[in-house]
Amino acid sequence: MDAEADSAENTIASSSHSSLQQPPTTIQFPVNLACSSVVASDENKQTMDFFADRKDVDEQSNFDCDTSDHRHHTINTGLHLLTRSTSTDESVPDEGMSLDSKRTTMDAIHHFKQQLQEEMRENQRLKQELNKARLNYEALITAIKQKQEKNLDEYRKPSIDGGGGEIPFLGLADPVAMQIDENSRSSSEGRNHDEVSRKPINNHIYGKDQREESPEQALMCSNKVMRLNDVKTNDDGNIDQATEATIRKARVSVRARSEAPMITDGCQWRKYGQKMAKGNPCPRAYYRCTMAVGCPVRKQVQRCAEDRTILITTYEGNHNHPLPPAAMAMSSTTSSAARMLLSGSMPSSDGIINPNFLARTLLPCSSNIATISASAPFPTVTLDLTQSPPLGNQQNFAGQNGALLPQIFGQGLYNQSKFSGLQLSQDTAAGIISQIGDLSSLQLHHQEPSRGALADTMTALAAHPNFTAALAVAISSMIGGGGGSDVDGGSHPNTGVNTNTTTYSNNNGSVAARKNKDNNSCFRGN
DNA sequence: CGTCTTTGACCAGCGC
DNA sequence: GCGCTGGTCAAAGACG
Repeated sequence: MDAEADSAENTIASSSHSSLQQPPTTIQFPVNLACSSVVASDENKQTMDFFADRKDVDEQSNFDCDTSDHRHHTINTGLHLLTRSTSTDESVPDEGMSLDSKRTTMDAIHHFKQQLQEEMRENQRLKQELNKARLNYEALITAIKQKQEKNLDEYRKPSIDGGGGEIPFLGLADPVAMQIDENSRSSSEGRNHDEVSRKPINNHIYGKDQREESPEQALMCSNKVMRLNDVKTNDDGNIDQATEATIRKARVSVRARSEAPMITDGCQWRKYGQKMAKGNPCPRAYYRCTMAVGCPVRKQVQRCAEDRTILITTYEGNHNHPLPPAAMAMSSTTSSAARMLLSGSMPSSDGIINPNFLARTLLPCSSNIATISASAPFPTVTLDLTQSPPLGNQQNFAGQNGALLPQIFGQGLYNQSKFSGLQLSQDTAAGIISQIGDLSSLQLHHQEPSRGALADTMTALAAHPNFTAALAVAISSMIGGGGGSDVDGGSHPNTGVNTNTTTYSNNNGSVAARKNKDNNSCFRGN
């Protein structure tokens, strides 16, 4: 839009400039007036009269104010008529021309004049629309930025002096997140991490396990979730360990339709466990990030019980190391989603999340993209990307386009957020697209290489008649089908270079008998 | 030999 | 207190 606006502005400016700078002997074609903000028919008439009086019209030297082909055509046509008119003007009688011919010529001039006036009006209208759109766009950007700043400020209030109240950037390797992780490493290492987070959080905030809840139930339970007082601070003014652990435990779940065993997200993962989950014949695999020693980021990969073509990947934690550009994509998704979750978890004025807000935020749509569950063991944002068709030629998530969509998702979600529930659909496409327009300035300072491609993707998305379909198309590029993974259940250890790791040894869904007393122990698929 | 996956065992939370 | 479940550990084995 900016480009168009600039172009239009330049055209206008150049026209005006041209109009002012032309010497009196140079014909100022009426289209200049069309470009100006004032349309005065009298002026046109005078101009036309002036043309008619001129005898030395030079077509090539008079129309450098507009580069539009259409206008050139109109201009040249008019000029042709004008040129003829100058030679047939009654003040300079053309002895060879009949009265009918002159009348015809005058009619043509009149017709041309009307055409020009029409075009002037149309140009005026377009300019006004352009200005209006521009104002709306600028207002939207301002509102979005203010909201973001407000959310961040509110969240940081309890720990202004200590800086411990940062929102979690799931997988986002920015200095703040890294610092948080360094500070909390001692409590996040190994089991301590879980002990710190589980005990107080589960009892305090969440009443029920999401696994046993329908979305409706989750909605109904949302009034019992988080209170302002739950964001506790310690004596130093910092958010206490439990709360911080909760924040760090915020999860982002990505549902994507893929035949590939795992989303290629640019990070290196090491599998450390696999278990059968209740109600799902497919095992759940546990991975932890191995890109840096002590990186607390973990993810779970599991196929959907109802539809095994759907792959559910759940991310948890913050990277404590820089990420490659490819990994930044998913990291930004999760971080933005987590931000949405936490900015949304900012309490209302009464300190309690209003459950009705969920209903208010639910949009009348059929194709959900993102939902938030506050009743899960940990706050969870689910990005449902299953609207896309089964992925055929899957590109690596690290690919150019793949690095873009998460930004779009994340920021779009974040900007729309206000706790507990959120659904986006093509109905909200316009709003998202508007926000997309702001992404390049808001977030891509972390990802300079992607800026150009992002613009292209934005444009493509914005132009798409069905936003969900557009998302699906784009998402299809971020689901990895890269090497290193194993779909058929074979064992192919990772080389350590590729980010994929073998996931399921029991990918066909068959369940082996448990071998020991621990009914929940691991499974060997074959 | 180093790295990775596999998988039995263990632990904690939760409901009854 | 007991059983169920989710999550993690760590020994053993596979692989390059």
